[in-house]
Amino acid sequence: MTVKTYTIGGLAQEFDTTTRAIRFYEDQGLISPKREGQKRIYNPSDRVIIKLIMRGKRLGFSLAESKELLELYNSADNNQEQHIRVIEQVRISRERLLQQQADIEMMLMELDEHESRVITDMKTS
Amino acid sequence: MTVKTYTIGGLAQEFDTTTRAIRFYEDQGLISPKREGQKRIYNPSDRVIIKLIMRGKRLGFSLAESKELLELYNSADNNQEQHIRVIEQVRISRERLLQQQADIEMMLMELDEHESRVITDMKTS
DNA sequence: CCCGTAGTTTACGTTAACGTAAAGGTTGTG
DNA sequence: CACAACCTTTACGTTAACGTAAACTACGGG
Repeated sequence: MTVKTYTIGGLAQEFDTTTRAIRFYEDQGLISPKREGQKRIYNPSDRVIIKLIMRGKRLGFSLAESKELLELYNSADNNQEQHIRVIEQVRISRERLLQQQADIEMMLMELDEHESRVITDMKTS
Repeated sequence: MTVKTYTIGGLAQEFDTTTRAIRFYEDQGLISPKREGQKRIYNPSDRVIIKLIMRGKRLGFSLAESKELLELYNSADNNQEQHIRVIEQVRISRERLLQQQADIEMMLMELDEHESRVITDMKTS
């Protein structure tokens, strides 16, 4: 069973980005697509990485940070000391995300509030 | 009753940023502190703006975007057409935040998953 | 054989958000 | 009065994340 493959143009379209950006991610060492002659050939796991990068971008993660996360997930190290480091990294990431959750909830509340004000303002005019 | 005031250094400390950054926000038209001679004097609402900027930064908002939000909240326009524009802007902001909420939940789940893997890995070694 | 489409590399350009350095004013303290 | 600890303005420097342009190869269709 051969795995599905993707072209750079197709992926750019799917994730609403550019081929330039995808090549840049490769340049920064986040992806390593196979080659067919000169052309880059992406497999499903390459695609997952791009998806993770995009999600990271929506949350304000830099490429360097997304790369760290990816390396975290790829760390097949057995070493005890590494394990501790990974767990600590997970803890830090989690805290950041929880902070973001709180920030979002406040923003949503403020938006609701403001919208209500505008709507009543519309009715009384 | 006179309102509380703040110095640029104090605010920089409180929000764990620099005086340079705060001056930059002023340069970009997000804050307009009073002056006492040469010195900038910030009042509580200036401080709230900085807080909103920082929250925005944690969520990956650019200064331009935070500025738009601030202008949204300051729009004391009675005009019907403006109202509609504001409501539309609120809708867009809300959608972005909801997307971010979804992204965060997925990331948190992946972190949980990975952490579990590492922990069982520690036990079986 | 020419055209259009999609891919490639190399390299310089651009924007946001400050950092950093220079050069100086003001105010409280020993 | 000297100094330390604040504040000020001006201005050039820096990094991330691509954009953009040039110049090229490969391929299927008319």
